[in-house]
Amino acid sequence: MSRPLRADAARNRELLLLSARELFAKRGLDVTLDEIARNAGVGVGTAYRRFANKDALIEALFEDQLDRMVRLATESLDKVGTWDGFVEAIGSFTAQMVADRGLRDVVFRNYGRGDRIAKLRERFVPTMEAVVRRAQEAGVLRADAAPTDLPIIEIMIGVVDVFAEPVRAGLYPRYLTLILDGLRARPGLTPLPVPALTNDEFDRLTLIPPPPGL
Amino acid sequence: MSRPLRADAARNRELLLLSARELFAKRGLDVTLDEIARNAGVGVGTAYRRFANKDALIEALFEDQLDRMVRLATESLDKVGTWDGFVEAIGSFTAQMVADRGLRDVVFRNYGRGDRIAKLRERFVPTMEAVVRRAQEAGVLRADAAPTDLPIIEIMIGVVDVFAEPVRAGLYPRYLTLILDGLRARPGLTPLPVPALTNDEFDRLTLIPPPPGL
DNA sequence: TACTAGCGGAGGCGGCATCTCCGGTTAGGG
DNA sequence: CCCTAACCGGAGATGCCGCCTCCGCTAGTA
Repeated sequence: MSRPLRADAARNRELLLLSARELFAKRGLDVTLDEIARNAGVGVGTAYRRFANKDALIEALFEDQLDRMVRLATESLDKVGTWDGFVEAIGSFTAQMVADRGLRDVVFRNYGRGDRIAKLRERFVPTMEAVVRRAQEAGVLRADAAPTDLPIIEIMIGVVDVFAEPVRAGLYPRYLTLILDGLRARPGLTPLPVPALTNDEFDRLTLIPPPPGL
Repeated sequence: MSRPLRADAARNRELLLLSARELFAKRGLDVTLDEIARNAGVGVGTAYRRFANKDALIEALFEDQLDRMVRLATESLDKVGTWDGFVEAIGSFTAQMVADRGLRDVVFRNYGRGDRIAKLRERFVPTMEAVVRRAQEAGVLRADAAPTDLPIIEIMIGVVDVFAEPVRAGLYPRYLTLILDGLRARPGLTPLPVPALTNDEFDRLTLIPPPPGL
């Protein structure tokens, strides 16, 4: 469609993407384009010449990242029939989410006019449902757990990680373990008192403006 | 020290406190003084004449609220020897926290130059420790749970509540139940993989500037 | 009535993120 | 090697937002 970029321009574009990936991962989507540019060693002007705005950069950056997550989730499907397998699947998924704050922002905070998120959800939903169904059929996951519990758990864990990080990186597995212990099928569990969010409710949550301070 | 306020001034002061309590509870500490004033039906000027700045208002407002929380926690001490008692204690404490977003902000986000928070923590810490110790001695709480797990759990639950609120108020008990099921002493638990925060670490967390997006 | 505490709210101030603009530089085709 | 279009840097325009002040007017109170 358009002529190829001059060599230096192409290089700068890569530098910007690299820098953005790094900063988004570390600090979430609200880092400044200015800062991304500075970190990349280029001027702000260059940043805005390559990417119309921050959203364009985000889109370019997270398209494949999301792919990876969905694939990861899908591949884990065949191990969730045992408790250890389920734990491992949730664990490695969570590890990805925790490692990239930008990714969490893309998934859980309203981003883009909902289009991208909607498409993403379309692909995540069946996988979450399958994971929960299989683990329940195998009798390892408590029967009253629901698919939307999984993203909610990711949110809780993400917050713990962000909160604790300044004084102690890597605290989150403690709480993930705690929650997984509560998720395991066993006698004597307290029935979960209120129904989980429906897919539709969860969808709406990702679309509406996030209440300040997610 | 100073002359008593004129009648209308005193009334406005009350209106402001009332308004602030309402808005802080509903939306957290970052509501504007301007908004509080408007909601109270007074001018901004009046607000700033009564309270030197937002912090002064917050201090005036939360001093007793914090007292109530500490008292609530202390009173619950004698029921935590049974599982149902423990659940009830945590449940009612959590209900208070969830009902007031401002309270959570005061407790968990760096507020005031640390002075007030430090004093607060001083009073909370022994109670948390006693709750955990007693419940563990009674054999109802898993042995590897720690006092600082309690505030972390409050944080997780708080986030779920804030996140879900726009489409479904009152979702949080589902996840509180889940976590409590993981907290209960029973055979076959997975040992918690990393140590809990120490009191000191937790203290530091409440003092340092919160990473954007707690 | 008179005196002053108190009132409302427009707007000044400072900070912050997004994005633009333009004078200077450089890649790379001829 | 040279020339020009493509590209660069980054100062600063723009817009927004929250905190707080100031001042002309109102109304308690002695």
